[in-house]
Amino acid sequence: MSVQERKARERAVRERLIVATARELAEQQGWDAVTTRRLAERIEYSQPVLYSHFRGKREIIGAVALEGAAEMAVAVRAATSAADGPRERVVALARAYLDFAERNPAVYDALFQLDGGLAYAQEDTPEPLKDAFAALLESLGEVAGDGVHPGLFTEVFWASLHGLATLTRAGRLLPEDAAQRVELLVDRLAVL
Amino acid sequence: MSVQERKARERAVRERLIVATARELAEQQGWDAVTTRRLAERIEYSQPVLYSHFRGKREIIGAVALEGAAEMAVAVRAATSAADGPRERVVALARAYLDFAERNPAVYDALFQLDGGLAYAQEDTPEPLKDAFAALLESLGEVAGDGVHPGLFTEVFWASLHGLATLTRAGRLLPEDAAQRVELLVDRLAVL
DNA sequence: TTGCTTGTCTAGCGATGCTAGGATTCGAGT
DNA sequence: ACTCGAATCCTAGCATCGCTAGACAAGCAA
Repeated sequence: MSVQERKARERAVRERLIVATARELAEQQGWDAVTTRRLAERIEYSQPVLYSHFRGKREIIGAVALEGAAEMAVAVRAATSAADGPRERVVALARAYLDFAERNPAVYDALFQLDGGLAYAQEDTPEPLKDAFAALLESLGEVAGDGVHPGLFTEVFWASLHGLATLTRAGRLLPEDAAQRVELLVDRLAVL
Repeated sequence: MSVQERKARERAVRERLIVATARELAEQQGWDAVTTRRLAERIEYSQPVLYSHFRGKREIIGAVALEGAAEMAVAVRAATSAADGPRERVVALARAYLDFAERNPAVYDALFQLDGGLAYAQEDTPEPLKDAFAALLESLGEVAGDGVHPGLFTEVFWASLHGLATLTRAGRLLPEDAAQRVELLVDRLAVL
């Protein structure tokens, strides 16, 4: 038994290595640079090893996305719990979200732009994704306003943040006025 | 001279054919299916002909994007000019925008998701892109509210719509409540 | 020691974006 | 009318991609 356990442990370590390396490579040179060959070389194994852990590149992206979702939830909760009052909490949430997107563009892409083969907004949605949404809901629900479903409000607020994040990073919006846009968004959307 | 003119005309026709075919193929089977080989086969020319018109696949995407930007501007203006009152205009704009995104997913991707090699939010931004933004600004500027820069407001509103469009199409948001989200967004963001 | 499972690698397939270089066509000049 | 040269187009190929088959080696069980 002990032998099998050791092997399983080593396999798990290698799997984490694959995900971490893919993420690192993606953040350094973009997801296009994350080829199976380069990834295999970096972990010092041959290509087929990747396929003994994941069905393919898509699943690797999905694994990075899950990792990122958990981190984002932590970042959002840390920011909101350190803020006083509903408005400050919402501002902190928005900043934390956009900050995360800016600092981890590859992870953000894995989460919301690329196809990681994950189910969203469904029952079989992986727990980290649900929890990341829950982290948003916790602070946004209290400023949804009367008669507005908290979940719906959170979706709209989230979509707005997502729009700002993606358009800014894709060069469609200039980063200079980013702070002003956040202020405007919070002032208008949140009911205090 | 006449001969050269005829050739130039024929070249222009073929260039439009390339763009139209790429768009058609992308709408039918997604941009991944738009390979240079398939595209060349559909227009009944060899691959290198594509490269005598465009630097590469990226520029073809850019051409589709420009075409789409012009159409989107038309669609938005048609919707807003048929609506009475500021609020109705904004609602009409939002619906027209999301409708365009839903009905022309490949074109929308070319515009805002993919890299078409175009400059955005700069001086050398192609005219169709500027004009599409202007079309949004025309109706959104009047509901920006006092002391809020119309351009900034338009950017925020646009980003929100973009977020809704992309998250919905990527399966991150369920399409059922789409109408409610638009209502909420307009009610909160627009100052009437 | 022998046999078998498990793990890993080499080699290769079809497809991708893109390009070099040869062939063909066709108008211009005598 | 005929030749020459330039423009036009295609065949063939390169490097790279994601992914996989099949050979090989390592290591445990009998």
